[in-house]
Amino acid sequence: MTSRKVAAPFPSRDHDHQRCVQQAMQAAESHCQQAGLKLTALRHRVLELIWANHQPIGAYPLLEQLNQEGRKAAPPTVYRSLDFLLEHGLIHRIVSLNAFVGCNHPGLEHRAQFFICDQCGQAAELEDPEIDSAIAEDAKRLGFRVQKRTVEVAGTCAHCQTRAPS
Amino acid sequence: MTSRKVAAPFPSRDHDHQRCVQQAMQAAESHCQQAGLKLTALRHRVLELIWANHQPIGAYPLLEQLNQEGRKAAPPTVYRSLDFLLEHGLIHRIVSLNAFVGCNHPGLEHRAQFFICDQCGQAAELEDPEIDSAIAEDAKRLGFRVQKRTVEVAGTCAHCQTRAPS
DNA sequence: AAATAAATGTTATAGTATATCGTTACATTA
DNA sequence: TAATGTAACGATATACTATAACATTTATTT
Repeated sequence: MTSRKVAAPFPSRDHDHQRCVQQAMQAAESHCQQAGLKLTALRHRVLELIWANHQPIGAYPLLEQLNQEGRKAAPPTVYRSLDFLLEHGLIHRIVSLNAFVGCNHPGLEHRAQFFICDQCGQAAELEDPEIDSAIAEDAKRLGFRVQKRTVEVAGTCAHCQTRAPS
Repeated sequence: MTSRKVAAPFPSRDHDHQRCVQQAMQAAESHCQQAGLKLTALRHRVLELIWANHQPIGAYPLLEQLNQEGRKAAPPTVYRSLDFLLEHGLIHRIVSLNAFVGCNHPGLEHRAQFFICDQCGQAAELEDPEIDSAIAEDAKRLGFRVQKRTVEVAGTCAHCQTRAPS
């Protein structure tokens, strides 16, 4: 029970958004540098837009934003960038939302769980080894070889509970 | 550690498929009877097709099968039936596959986890309280009110590991 | 510079899901 | 039995999500 659990909890309402994005971009840049990955202008911009949104965002809204900036992008353009970013752990895909969100620890193991608020759309990224080991035990019992874990919990975050009680 | 864990593990290759479906349909019928739900001919048939497929199946393949039977159904037809079946716990939706699968215990709590084989497409439904309580603890720590859990593990089932080693 | 590979542009289309409105079937009540 | 209401289903259109296929541009290597 000494292990890290909260990879990226719900951010406070008044945190410095800009700085958040800058830090994430710097982390991404240095990671790509070290790993010899080409974070092209397009990929860089897509990642930046995802971070700036600061909650899971779909491919088509991203596409809109790109096109508002003068680019004439089509779906494959953005999906290819998303694929690159996914492949190298710079973003996560939230399957229950068909949306994408920045990852805080590029390069590290990806066994994240997501807690997603229905009200505000914010997603908290956790890395709870308890969940992970429970899954691993079940897999062992089934003789199942695990390749990808998807754990997404929908509900209401603490902040939204105080604002919009059920 | 005395609690039930396996709700519906991977079925053996030689089990009686037909009987499986019949049992599921009987369970569904009696559940609807008792709950005062209208399992109409269409809904009954959709559920039966899902069970007969015996692995997660998408809405459009279902639609095809319905239409091959002489019906002239459009997407809303099948989606409405799916919504009904989901709402009353007769089926589950696997978000990572955009597909639907029969549920073995209609009416009971729905906190299932799925182990899905990439090779054969079979999905095992588990109910592991360890996973559940780990999620609950995280939620508590975050002050998060949980509404829906999605736990889907992709990989290779025991049977397929022996046939197609990596 | 030429050859090659990687990234992006472009067009088309596949796959998944819902909005909207019309119709039918059935139950209730008058 | 006629009027009314409601739930289910039919039908059309469209929105949303994602990929296939091929052309062009850009970057890298030789």
